[in-house]
Amino acid sequence: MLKLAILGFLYDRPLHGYELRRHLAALTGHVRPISDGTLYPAIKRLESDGLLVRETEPGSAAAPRHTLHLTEAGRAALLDRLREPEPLDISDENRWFTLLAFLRHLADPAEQAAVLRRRLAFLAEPASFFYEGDRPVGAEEFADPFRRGLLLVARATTEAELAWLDTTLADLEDSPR
Amino acid sequence: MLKLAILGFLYDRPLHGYELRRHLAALTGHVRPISDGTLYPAIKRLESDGLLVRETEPGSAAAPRHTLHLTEAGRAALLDRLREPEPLDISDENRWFTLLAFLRHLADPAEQAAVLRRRLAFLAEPASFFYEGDRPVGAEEFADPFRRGLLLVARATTEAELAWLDTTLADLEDSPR
DNA sequence: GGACCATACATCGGATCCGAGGTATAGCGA
DNA sequence: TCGCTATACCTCGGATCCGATGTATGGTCC
Repeated sequence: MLKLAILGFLYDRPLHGYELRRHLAALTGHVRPISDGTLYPAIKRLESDGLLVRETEPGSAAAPRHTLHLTEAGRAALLDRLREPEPLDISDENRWFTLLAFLRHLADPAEQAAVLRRRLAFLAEPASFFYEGDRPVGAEEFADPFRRGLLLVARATTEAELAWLDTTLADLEDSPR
Repeated sequence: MLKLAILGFLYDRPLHGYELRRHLAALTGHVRPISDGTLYPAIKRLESDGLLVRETEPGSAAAPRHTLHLTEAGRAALLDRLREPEPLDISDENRWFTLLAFLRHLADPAEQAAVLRRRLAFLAEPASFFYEGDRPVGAEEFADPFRRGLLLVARATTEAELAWLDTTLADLEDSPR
């Protein structure tokens, strides 16, 4: 997830680590803050995989800043990841939101629509959190108010997203280009 | 998160590993499946921490089943975790949902309400995913339909949950005992 | 009788992540 | 001048997780 977010932000324009950190904090930090101990090793991994290069700026600031640029391989890696997301990128809401934040980088509306349809298929699957034997237990049956809330909130989320997916897919289908 | 879920399910009644696996699959497997390689080491950790004991059943099934029982320390550990959740348990939706699934085990309605209020405070904080400089960018401003959708879905979820929290907190406050 | 699947448990290597700590410089107010 | 905060980067140990793989037995279907 972190890898995806780093590639996504750098696709727009080069940033140095600290700026990247602030962008990441805005995107995912509210829910799940990322620490330096996560970010800097991740940058190093991407560098040694040849997806980005660091250029030392003898700039004004405190420590010498390393501006991070995506390489061609890095740009291609982002597009591949967006085009063919892993199953977890589709099912896990945190990852899916990260993917959505950068999906516009995929230039072809048909490819964008294909990704949205995978999410649609996932959300359309019947899923329950609790079972008695093999029978799914619906929200209304619970005496437990917390489990009932869990199901109600999950249902509201799913419905809001399905509605959005419907209209957006329709838009993408008559989009030109 | 896994630890919490294991303790939560075993609090109700003893289970053996395979049953536990199915319960976990129903609760979180849709979004994030757990593999054997995650579950069995987690059980071992809990065992060596003294939170559960394994009793070998010479039962009918294929391999000898190990029925897992919570110890007193295990029961106390679950209640502590529910009473004072870590920040990530509050902010990360996956973890929060897991916590909600077992919050009823906390016997005192006032303690349950205190946990819900922490979530309420978290959701009430103004948060945006994207900034231009220091100014948060609202959903309506985006030309990018995917980022707009991200914000719309997040907002719908938050509103549904806030509504549920309001009514549930009100119920808990006039609850007897 | 043989193929296949579900049950049931376990281990290992590799990847990733987090928290805590460390090293600097620059700028501002008391 | 002292301390604080922001900027900027880095490392290490420990925890956790995942995927692949292994080892059994019992039941079902053809």
